[in-house]
Amino acid sequence: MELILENIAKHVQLTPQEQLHFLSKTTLEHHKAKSVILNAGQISTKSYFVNSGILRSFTINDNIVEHVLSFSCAGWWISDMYSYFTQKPGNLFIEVLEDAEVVVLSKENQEQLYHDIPKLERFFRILTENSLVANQERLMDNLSLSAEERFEKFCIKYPNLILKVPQKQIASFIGVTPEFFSKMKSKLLKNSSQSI
Amino acid sequence: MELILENIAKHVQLTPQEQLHFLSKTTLEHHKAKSVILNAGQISTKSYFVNSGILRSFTINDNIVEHVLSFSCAGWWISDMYSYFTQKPGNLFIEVLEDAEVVVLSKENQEQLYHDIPKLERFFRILTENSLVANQERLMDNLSLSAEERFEKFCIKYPNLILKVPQKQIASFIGVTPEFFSKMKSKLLKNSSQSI
DNA sequence: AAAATCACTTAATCTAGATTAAGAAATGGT
DNA sequence: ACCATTTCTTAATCTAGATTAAGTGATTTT
Repeated sequence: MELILENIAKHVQLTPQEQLHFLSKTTLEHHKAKSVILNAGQISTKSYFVNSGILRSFTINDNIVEHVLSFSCAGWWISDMYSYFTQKPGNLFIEVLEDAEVVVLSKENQEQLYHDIPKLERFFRILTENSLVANQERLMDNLSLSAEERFEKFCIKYPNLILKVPQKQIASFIGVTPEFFSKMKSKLLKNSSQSI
Repeated sequence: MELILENIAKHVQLTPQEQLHFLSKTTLEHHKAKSVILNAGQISTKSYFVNSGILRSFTINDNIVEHVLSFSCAGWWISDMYSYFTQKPGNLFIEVLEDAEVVVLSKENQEQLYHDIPKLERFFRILTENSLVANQERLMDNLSLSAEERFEKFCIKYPNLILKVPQKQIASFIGVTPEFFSKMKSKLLKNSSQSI
């Protein structure tokens, strides 16, 4: 069964017809690693649900420093929410890190679906609520935890990403420089080998 | 007209009957400054819309350090979203900073309203989307801006709070110690008087 | 109105993490 | 297989902001 339908079924019950209608409003896309599927400055007209692969969203400050906002792998959504919701140019890039298959939902079709299947309002409301709560926790973590503690939390929350995503991007996600991250990592490895 | 109805009207159109039904599911509460209307460890069963006054939500780390998550004044909602959505004990306190009148919506009644007036799913979805976008921006600001830049943004975004809210709480909100905030402020004042 | 508590300031010292720089290791393209 | 680019590491130096501590003024409590 389609991963995205399983996902919806966790929060609202669609009839088989509704499921088909939902799918008819989406398209499948395949993207190679390193392709950038959204650029800063563009209006984001699409929202992506990841079937397989890994993507990330990030900004670039003063044309130099990247800041990773999110990673998404199978079962997660990714988009520039600001731009997608407001239909104004955003400042996020979305890049494929590992060859990916994504379900694409256009803004237009999403609005159409809200009209055709009002239950989907509920589904996307709950989805957004969950994102908001996760985001608030991350914000508070950034205000109250040390880099080491944030890294520990990252390892617990995204165990599968640790080996798949370039280390400098994990550094950026938790809010430290790649150099400091490397230093911190080797310190952690030293400590854990001591304790054996 | 009720502030909360104006607020809803910005996103969805309710009939006069629906408006009355909505209001019938809410209650009004008045709270004095300094009262704590939600404690960490409790399950949050209510969501508050502020008619007047100021409130804040915050956590306390290791029983010592406070971290302000949000301020809310007239026209804003406030709650421990994690606890309210999941109905598990949260770790936020909600405190009244300035005598407040709030519209109270219980979790129960909110679910009832989703059933009675499905349009409200849409309203709360949009509300949550807007919070999420604002929260993501704040997160990225914390990762990429200096304390001074974050303070400038705060002044632009919440000009009315600067004089009303204790300075140490603004410090906490932007993520610095009260001591550093004080130092930064006097530096900014010195610089701006030089430039006259 | 005194006493106690709280909010803010100032200044000295300290440190987590940034910056700079250079080399080593991995990855990728032809 | 080779060269180029990117990623990671290490180490020295630097700094934004934390910590500690002491003092001042404002507010609240009794």
